[in-house]
Amino acid sequence: MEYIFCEDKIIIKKPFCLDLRRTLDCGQAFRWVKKGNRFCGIAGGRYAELEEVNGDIYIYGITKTDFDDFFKNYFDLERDYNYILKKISENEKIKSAVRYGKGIRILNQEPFEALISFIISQNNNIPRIKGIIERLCENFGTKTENGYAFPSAETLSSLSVEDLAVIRSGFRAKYIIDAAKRVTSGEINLENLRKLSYDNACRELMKIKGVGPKVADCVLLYGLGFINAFPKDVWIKRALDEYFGGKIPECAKEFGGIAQQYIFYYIRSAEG
DNA sequence: TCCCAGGCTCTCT
DNA sequence: AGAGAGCATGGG
Repeated sequence: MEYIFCEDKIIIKKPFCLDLRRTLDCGQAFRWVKKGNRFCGIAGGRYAELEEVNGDIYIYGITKTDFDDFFKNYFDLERDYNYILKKISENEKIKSAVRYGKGIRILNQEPFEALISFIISQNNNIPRIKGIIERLCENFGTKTENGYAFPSAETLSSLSVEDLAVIRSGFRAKYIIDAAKRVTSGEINLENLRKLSYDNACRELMKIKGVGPKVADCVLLYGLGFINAFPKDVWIKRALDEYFGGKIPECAKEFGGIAQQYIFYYIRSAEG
């Protein structure tokens, strides 16, 4: 990837495989909002605006340090998608999904935000998930000049179910608080999970109330860098049965999370 | 109105 | 170990 650092923006020149809409609005992150031609949002406590211009990506509102320290990794720009997409395309069905959804990248989000976001996602629909998360940030996140940061575990751990009534998350409120408490107490150290095996990290996460296999996989994939994690929601389960004989194709296992994202996008929009 | 949502927990076999 | 009800809330 080639980067140009201007005074008012950072340019990613002709990036391979980075479609803003498909990446930011495909159900892996919930806080990016389209305003005009730009996607605006706060990630890692930093406000940014992104826009595609003639095949380049412009990023406004952040410093070079923000980019080097956070966004370069957030957008997974160091990963060789050329190799990975080729590899998972050894399966014909996945090849179709890749052709259809080209440009999706896995976002490396903050672990705690991923954890809470996907706890909220259970038995829920995407528009409502976004609403709940926005209310969570507005009520309990730190206000910056361009919006609210995602609340800290410390802040959420001090709340009661009644305090959380304002976000209207329903039965998930007790799960949010349980997660925040375990993280704050140190019982679960999210950063340390990166060093564990997939199985052990998964087991640790599922100690949290309201975290089962699917939510754990989402946290591992979107928050902790386990690119092999393959979240199985109702859509993916249907697709696995229908197209893949009930199991993940061998060629897609190493990069299961990326394959999953392309399959998810494909079956939800095209019904391939 | 009714059905269902990027599931999980709890209970009962 | 596997099946099924119930869960809070609201979008379509």
